[in-house]
Amino acid sequence: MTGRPGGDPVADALDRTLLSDRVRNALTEEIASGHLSAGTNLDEQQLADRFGASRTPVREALRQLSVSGLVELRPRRGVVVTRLTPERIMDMFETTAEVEAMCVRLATYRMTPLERSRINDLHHDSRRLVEARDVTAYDAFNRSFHQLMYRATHNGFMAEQALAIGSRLEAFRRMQFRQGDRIAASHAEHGLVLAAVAEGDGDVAARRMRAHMLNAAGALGRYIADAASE
Amino acid sequence: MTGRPGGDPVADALDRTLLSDRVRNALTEEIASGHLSAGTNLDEQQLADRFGASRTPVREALRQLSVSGLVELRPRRGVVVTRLTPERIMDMFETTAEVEAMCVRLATYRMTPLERSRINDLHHDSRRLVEARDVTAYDAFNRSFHQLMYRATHNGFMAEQALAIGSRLEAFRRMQFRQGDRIAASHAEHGLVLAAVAEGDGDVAARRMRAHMLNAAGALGRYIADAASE
DNA sequence: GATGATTTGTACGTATGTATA
DNA sequence: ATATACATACGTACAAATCAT
Repeated sequence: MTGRPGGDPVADALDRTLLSDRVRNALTEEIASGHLSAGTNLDEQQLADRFGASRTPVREALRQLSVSGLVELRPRRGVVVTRLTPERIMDMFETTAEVEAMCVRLATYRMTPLERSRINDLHHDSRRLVEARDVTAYDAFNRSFHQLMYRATHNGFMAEQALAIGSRLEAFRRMQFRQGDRIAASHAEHGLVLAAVAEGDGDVAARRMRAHMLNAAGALGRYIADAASE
Repeated sequence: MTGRPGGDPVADALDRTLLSDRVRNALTEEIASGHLSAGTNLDEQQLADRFGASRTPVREALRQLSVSGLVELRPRRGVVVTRLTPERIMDMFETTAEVEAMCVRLATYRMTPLERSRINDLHHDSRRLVEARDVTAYDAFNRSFHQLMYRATHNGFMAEQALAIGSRLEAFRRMQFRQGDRIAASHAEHGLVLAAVAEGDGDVAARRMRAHMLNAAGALGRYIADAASE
């Protein structure tokens, strides 16, 4: 996800120069948001028509998406949105949890005072979203929170990898907040992580972040189970 | 890198199915091996001629390589093999070190007895490569060692991510073994990691693996410095 | 199981934007 | 600074394979 908020200069620049990038960004967004569900067949000509382009840039975009694993290329048999098994989703959550923990640990040691205060401010501001039970707004805040942590590692490569891995769970992350009082729990867990960060204890911060992510996975699992039983 | 040796059934199968895959695999190999050095301009027509294909599959391959970061796309200005700054290389090493540590930690808890004995056997067999100072063979062993650890996490997604990230340093990893007595040191460090694994202490194993990787980065740094001063 | 329709894979042509003289 | 040369980006055409009937 290239920082969503409209008017992103990077995305705009890409949009203006390469049609295939525009198609790729659009498809990434639609897959991550769940608007394009797993298993959906992606017809090249159809997509080309939809984007007012020819098949060439569409093909290039699909090839790129296959590298990050969002779609699956079946030679001469078409492209489908990657269908995830429950095991695979859990594997992805676990990996994300470990990656987040690793980032927070480094961030704890390297964060500048300004970065620390920015994240703390963001966290405290988010309290009103919790009280308002605004799922959409809280989800947006949550993404910012995690992305600020990535950057605070002061390791550009790591931040990129974390973002790339995390983005593949985006569609699922959002869902968790519909479960029970998960928003409030999430906010509290963020607070625990930040407390460890404030004390400069990277290992504790990492453990708490890992637990936070696994709690999110658990909430998602319950939400899916609930939805299925109705 | 899909097993090089000629007459590879996998590569042959790919050959028959997708030209762009063949081009991509070949270029990946050449970039990772350093045969195609950083900053090299990749001319589409030239590559097409070389592979006996048209520009279309070559373009698709280049687009894919850009996603994994091996090449850089400069819209309408061509494609170049990614030129890495020293800071970026260090960022990549640090990330790899953290990822390896994370894998070993999980692997310690989840590895089956069979997997454990396989890795131990491999480690002990590698002693003769150390004594023979066979850089090429030791490098191959080293890759197997790390890949077995990825698999032992019993998390397919994590293993894939670790492999993808690690592969981007392949060209540099190899170089380190030319520095001083790095092979012997590497072997000893592997032994320390395995000792912690044997005791079931994932956190210690992770710390030792992280140190092992950072030592490798240090050796590489010294090797580059030595080479530059001559 | 064979045939036709559909869709993918590859080739090629053209226009536009970038670099160079 | 302008023009020329050139490589890329995209579109279109055709071949081959898959799938539906």
